[in-house]
Amino acid sequence: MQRGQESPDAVKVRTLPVQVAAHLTRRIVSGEIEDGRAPSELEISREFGVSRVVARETLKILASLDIVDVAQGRRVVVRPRAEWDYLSPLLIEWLPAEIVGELLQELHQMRVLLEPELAAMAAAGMTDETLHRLRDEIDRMSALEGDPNAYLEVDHEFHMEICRAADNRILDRIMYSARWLGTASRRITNEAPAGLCRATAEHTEIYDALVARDPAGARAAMRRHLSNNYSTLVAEKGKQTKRAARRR
Amino acid sequence: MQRGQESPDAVKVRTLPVQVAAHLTRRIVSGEIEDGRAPSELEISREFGVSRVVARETLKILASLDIVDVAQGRRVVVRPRAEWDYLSPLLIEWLPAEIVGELLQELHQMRVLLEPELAAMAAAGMTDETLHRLRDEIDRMSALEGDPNAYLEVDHEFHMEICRAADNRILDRIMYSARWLGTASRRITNEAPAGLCRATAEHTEIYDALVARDPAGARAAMRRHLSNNYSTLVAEKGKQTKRAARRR
DNA sequence: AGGTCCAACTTGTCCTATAAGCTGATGACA
DNA sequence: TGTCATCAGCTTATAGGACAAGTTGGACCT
Repeated sequence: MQRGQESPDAVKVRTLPVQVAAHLTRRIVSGEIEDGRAPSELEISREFGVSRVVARETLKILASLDIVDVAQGRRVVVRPRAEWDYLSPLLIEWLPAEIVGELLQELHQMRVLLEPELAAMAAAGMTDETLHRLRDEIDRMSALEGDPNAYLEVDHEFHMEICRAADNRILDRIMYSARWLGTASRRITNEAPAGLCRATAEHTEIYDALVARDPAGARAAMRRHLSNNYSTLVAEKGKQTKRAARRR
Repeated sequence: MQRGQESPDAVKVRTLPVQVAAHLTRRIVSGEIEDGRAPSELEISREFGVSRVVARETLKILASLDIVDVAQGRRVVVRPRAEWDYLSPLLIEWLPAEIVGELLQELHQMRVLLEPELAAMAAAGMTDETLHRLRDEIDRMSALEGDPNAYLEVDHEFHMEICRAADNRILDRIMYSARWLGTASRRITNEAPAGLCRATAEHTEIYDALVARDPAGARAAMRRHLSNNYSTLVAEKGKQTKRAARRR
């Protein structure tokens, strides 16, 4: 990925404020912290044994995710969950698998609304350079069908390439936010998603429509791809749930 | 607005780090700071006469907007503009009117893709409570046609109410990000947008479709509304540009 | 020429102190 | 008794200095 600041599998050594923010968020989600009343800088500092600077940056992080409201003089308050920034990979990482599953569905709904149109827009103004990169990504994907993690990286790259070709910074940013999809779906299914082979075929269909500068075709191909993609995820999730039930 | 942490017209006394971040961003946009090389904590601290804590938080803000990359030991680097977080009201506020104008168009494109569907989804599961609130907002808008600023506040509230009724946290968050639209369009047209009266009529059409639980009708009404809305904005912008040209 | 290692620079964290803003309780006054 | 001004005690905002830890590029050695 050209864009990602996050390295593929690197042991993410997160800074202290991020770790503390994760702890606090999980505590808020679990209901351990009553709504509307979050710990102050000093309390965080004492409880986690960190300096006030770190406690401060922790609150800044939570505030930037719209999890809490911070203002001078007032005490920190937890904001309603509906207003949290669910587009942030950071927050997603901290949420329990159950909620992430729901969000994954909502994300899919969003993609269905946007991506087919993005593909159509991209088809209209497609350049040879972009086509070349897309071709390259498809080749890489078909070589990576044995390595789901790497595959999904390139998959996202492919979709972002199309998005960028649609030439709309706002939509580009929105789709970029969907970059947690890969990680999250892996967290759900907890193993290799099936159907990578079919995915490659579908990507090729999209590519062909883009080569032909055919907006309607690109839109349709993308719609099919997303639909299949999601069915696979749901099926995987179902299988895993059943397995979990059997173990009990 | 239930959601807004930003007070309507309050003289926003921004914190020092935000002010400095605004300065730096403007400097980066203007090209004064060469790409890939941003000032360090100490340099910011010295140049703006602020403490290192403030300089540090400044960089944290810029990093959270994906304007720069920060990591221990490495110097701060400016990221490609295409990757900045254009969904953030903070960033929008710092950008020159010219770029904001472009973004406004891209935002409209996004709304056209999402809001009609949101309206349809909302129509399917519409509750009486939501209808009541929507009715109330329409009444307030028609009373506020003389006060564009206040009108636009309620306008956004109305659209968010529908979005919330569609029951999708991801889409809700995306539309919430569009809250800078009002302010930004005012920055562009620099005066009362015309056609508030027609907007009220269109809102009522949407409302009627929602009352009837008619997804297709809601979708169509929303589409009309957005289209008219944007034409008005473009017309206003054109008028203003012409005026500016005459002054020269 | 190539590789090793270190010095300089950068961000991460800690400590302490003061300024500025909010809240609730106390108490004066009507 | 009710109302309002005031203030003490809490909170965050900013400052300055110190050390730890990570990165980079150049000096130095082989």
